Amino acid sequence: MNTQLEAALAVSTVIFALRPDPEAGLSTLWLPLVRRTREPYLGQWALPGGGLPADEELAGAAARALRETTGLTPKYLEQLYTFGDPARSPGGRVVSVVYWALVESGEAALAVEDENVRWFPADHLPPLAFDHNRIVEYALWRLRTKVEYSRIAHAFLGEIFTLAQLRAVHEAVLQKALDPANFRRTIESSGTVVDTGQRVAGVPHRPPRLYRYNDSVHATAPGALEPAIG
Amino acid sequence: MNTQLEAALAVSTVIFALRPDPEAGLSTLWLPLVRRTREPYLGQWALPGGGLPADEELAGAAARALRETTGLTPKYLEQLYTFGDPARSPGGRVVSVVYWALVESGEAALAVEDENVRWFPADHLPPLAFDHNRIVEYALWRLRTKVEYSRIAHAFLGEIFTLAQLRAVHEAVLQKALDPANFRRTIESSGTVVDTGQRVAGVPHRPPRLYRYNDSVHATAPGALEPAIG
DNA sequence: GCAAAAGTGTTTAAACTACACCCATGC
DNA sequence: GCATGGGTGTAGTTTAAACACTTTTGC
Repeated sequence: MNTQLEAALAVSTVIFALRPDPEAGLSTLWLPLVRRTREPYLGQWALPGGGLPADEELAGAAARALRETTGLTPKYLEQLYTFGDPARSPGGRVVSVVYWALVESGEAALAVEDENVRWFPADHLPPLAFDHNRIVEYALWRLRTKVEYSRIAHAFLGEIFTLAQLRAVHEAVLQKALDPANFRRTIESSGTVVDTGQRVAGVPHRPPRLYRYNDSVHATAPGALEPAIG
Repeated sequence: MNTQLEAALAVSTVIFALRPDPEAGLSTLWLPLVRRTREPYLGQWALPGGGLPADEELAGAAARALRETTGLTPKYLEQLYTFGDPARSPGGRVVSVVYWALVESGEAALAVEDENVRWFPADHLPPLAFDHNRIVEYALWRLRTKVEYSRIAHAFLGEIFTLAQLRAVHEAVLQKALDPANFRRTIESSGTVVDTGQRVAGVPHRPPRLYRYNDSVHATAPGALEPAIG
């Protein structure tokens, strides 16, 4: 074994899902963490991830980390940032390419959870290994910023959804109430959703329309650089 | 020497400066490229960069690449994206953490230029090594997007400047004319500049005020994550 | 005075916000 | 009928764009 001059390369993923919060009445953001099984930070919670296999895409490694820890498939996946401070890992330098992902809420309820994988409320995390608290904070900022001008909120929902459900996603992410009337107009004029013609039946009030995501609207970075999924 | 299973790690920098274009009357965006001195892509132009020294910060390596190729110091430096497609480098996998930088226009005129370092107009590049054309395209998109909502245009100017100079920067980057009256109001109300009380003398018209950059206004990502400089 | 750019004022349209009010269903 | 959330209408406010007009300098 030769001395390691170069930094090791790792890929990690910040995975967000909406879950009903036992404290608050509404849904809030949760994320799965894995327990470290070796030093440094043995026993502490950390972001899912690992080394980069020789022939795997960065985004592929991020999606795999997600699948292997939670059993879920991301509906949205985008590169967040690359962290490379020489002192961020006590055991030797590690450069981490970090992705962030959104998974569907319904599916997230089925996620694997055991001794070494647990979900935590994103805004109340324990002290994590490495600089992972800071990474999650940055991912949260990106998510909240992007929800306001992008259409990523759909990633938390299924194929079809009501505008009330979409609004609930925005409200949970942004942690503030939104005017239903204005929200409807904003979304409808953005052209990001399409009326399916279907309605929800059996509700004790006027049956809401069901909408579908409109994938023909894009307007992001050139060359389809971002996102990897979504 | 053992077989290389892991990907090699590199840091590259897209460096922007404004230079008067001989074709057009106005200034346009230029960037320095270096000639490859070995395979693959021997002799072709590429982004400045190199491997990551064991104890150097990512942003530090990016700034060093800039200094070593151009002799300049960046006034703005921010991480762009990490490119890691397994097939992007013919000679073996390379994961590149790419930064983008802005240098002051006045200083950029003094930049080193020789057989192996040359400046090119950012919108008319020759075919570059690796996926560097795509990287520059993405960097240009980020620059143009960010100029509209951020205050990075100052990085192209000196300590003090007139609003006409600042407007010229915006116009050169965005490639469109801006209304002087509305530009003034937008900038003044944003609080990003401060009147120095000084004026430019000797001009054959009403002497313009000189402004200074206001560093007390920030409002970006949490934890001072971005930018590294600026 | 004239040319030229600095700087101010005004008008219009578009976008956002708040909130009143009607609609359609289950019970 | 009543409660509840779906959905529409509208007035007030803010923001942005277009452009006329005044100011201050050198020559």
